[in-house]
Amino acid sequence: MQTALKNNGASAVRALPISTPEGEFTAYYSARGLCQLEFPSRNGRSRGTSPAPDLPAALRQWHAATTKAVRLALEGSPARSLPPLDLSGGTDFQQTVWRALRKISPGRTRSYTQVAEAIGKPKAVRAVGGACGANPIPVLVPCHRVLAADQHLGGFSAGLQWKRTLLAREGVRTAN
DNA sequence: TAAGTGCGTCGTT
DNA sequence: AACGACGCACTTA
Repeated sequence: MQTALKNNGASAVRALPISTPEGEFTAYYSARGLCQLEFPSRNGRSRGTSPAPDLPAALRQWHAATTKAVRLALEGSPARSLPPLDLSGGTDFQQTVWRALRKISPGRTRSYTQVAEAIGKPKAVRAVGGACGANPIPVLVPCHRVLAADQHLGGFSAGLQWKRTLLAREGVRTAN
């Protein structure tokens, strides 16, 4: 299974690798832009995606931007430019949450409650957690900057170690 | 202080 | 109807 094509409902999705000091991430692109980012697999082995030689110019450009942004993020620096993000896979509520997450700048954190308030649904705290967990583009859509109200880490779908690492690179100290 | 229980709340499955 | 990447009040150790 080394095809770089996936089927995401109606449109084809292409997978491309991103090598970093932390391992190989995988970026998935729809016709609309970056639609998913996966952390390196546990053993760090390559997933079998190969750098396709015949990429459309737009896609190459998107992937270059993603690659740079991911590498910068791992150093704790904000990206200067991002590819278009295709967040259309989420529900309206999730997309609203993800938009709010993008407003949290590097080195800053918010609580789940603060995010809920920011989107005008102060009681939907737990649902915000759910939306964070469903974030298809971690790192670039910085769900790792959302902590529990007591400044503890809360959860992270890719594993708390990643959340700790990402925050540490941004200079954020956490309670656990 | 730290750790555990119960419950309100709401979007998702 | 059941389940969370929550948060708060309230026990217990």
